[in-house]
Amino acid sequence: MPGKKASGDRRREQILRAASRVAFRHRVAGLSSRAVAAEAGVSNGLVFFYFRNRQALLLALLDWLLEQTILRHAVERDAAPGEAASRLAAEIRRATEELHRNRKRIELFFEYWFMASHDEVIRKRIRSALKRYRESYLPLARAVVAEHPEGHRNVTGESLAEVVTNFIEGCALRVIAEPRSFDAQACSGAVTALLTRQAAAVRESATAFRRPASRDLGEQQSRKVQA
Amino acid sequence: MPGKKASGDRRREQILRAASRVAFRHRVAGLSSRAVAAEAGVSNGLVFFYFRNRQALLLALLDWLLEQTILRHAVERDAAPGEAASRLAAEIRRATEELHRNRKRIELFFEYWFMASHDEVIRKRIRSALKRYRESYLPLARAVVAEHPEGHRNVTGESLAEVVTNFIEGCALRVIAEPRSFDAQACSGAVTALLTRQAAAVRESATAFRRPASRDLGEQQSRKVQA
DNA sequence: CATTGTATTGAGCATTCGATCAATGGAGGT
DNA sequence: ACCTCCATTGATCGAATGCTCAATACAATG
Repeated sequence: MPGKKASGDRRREQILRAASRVAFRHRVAGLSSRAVAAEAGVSNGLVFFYFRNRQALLLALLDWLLEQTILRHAVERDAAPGEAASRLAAEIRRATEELHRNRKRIELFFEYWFMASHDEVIRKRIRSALKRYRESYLPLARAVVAEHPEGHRNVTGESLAEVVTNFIEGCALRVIAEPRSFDAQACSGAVTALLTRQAAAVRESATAFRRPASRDLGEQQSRKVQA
Repeated sequence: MPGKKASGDRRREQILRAASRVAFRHRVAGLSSRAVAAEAGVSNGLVFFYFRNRQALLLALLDWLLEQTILRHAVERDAAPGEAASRLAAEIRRATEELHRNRKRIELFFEYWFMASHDEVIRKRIRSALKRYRESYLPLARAVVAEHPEGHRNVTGESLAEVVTNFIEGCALRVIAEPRSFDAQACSGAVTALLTRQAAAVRESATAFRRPASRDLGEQQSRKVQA
């Protein structure tokens, strides 16, 4: 029975949320106008009233997704104390541990990722989101490189940030393929070891020679060697 | 004009290859029986003669894909000389540099990866392929941990292998999203630094205290790395 | 040449989907 | 009470798709 029921914006959002639920269940391929309409409790014609076509609905859903998942994420650059390497490691731990909780959204996000190669608009948005994501790790990554330059020859903040984000995204893939068997603890633990090894190694080898361990000392010494 | 033209196996493979070409161009969603038939130059009915249904065709294509991409890959465990860490780093470099060349196949593989969450058969095959892939890095990863136990507390061969494969898969994702801007050199360079830092740090800090590097991992290697 | 088996065809069916649109009803203004 | 928007409906169209099947042509066999 036709008639004015809800004000425009509410309906639009209602349909969008319904679309997200359908996509969570049946992937993007299952996002038919009828399925979305049914989920939202409206007629399929109304979907096209609020979204010009399917593509527009998909893009609106992508925007909602990016807003919810990636864009909200911001690596705190000043909060935690301690060595930059440990802070970066802690950040990675946090990110990998979040993956399981967000896996439905991430899975959907990846679907768009692969649609990007055949759709220019999606490609643009995905790329800019990824760029922003990488850049959120950049300050910390630069701090890590600056902290131990001798352990990071040929490593720039950019390349380290890329390594970190690629790793996290790889973990995200893994979580989607095997949600149960993925061990975020072990994984981020190994990465922590790799990242913080430099300082530890310097300390250890210093104490091994019965000299007080000090990060500053270690750096000074190695610079001496380089010269 | 109907009639016997080619012997069974040849035709089957011909159709499968056509399917792969179609999938490369139009993704799995574009894999309609008619599109495949047209690409193979046969009638759409013939597709169903050789493959019971679309699903069977998809699975055959997945098998072909796995055979071509992942299963053929084997990390040589005995070939390269030198420290395990450098060997692992070299292996990672090789893998990341291959990505761009194989990106079409990888992209398709990832599509199946995401179909896996809604299809049990696909899920099984993807998981076993991933497991095999991870295990191919296991011997080397174990050697790395054994080489410097003090720098790998709480790190097992398994967790290191997982970190490595997750990273490589993250790089694969990146290559698909941005084939041109991905810098495999910089990326694997940074990983190499992270992996081989332990030995370098120990060496440096040792020489800084005017003592020869007592570790058996050898000074020959260090010259190679530093050069 | 006749027969048999099978590879091959293409029309056809049922279904689904994106999209359109005339019809309708409800809310708000006058 | 009447009118005017416009949100809403659902029937409908055309296209695409998975799949079936009777018809057919070719190779092999006798």
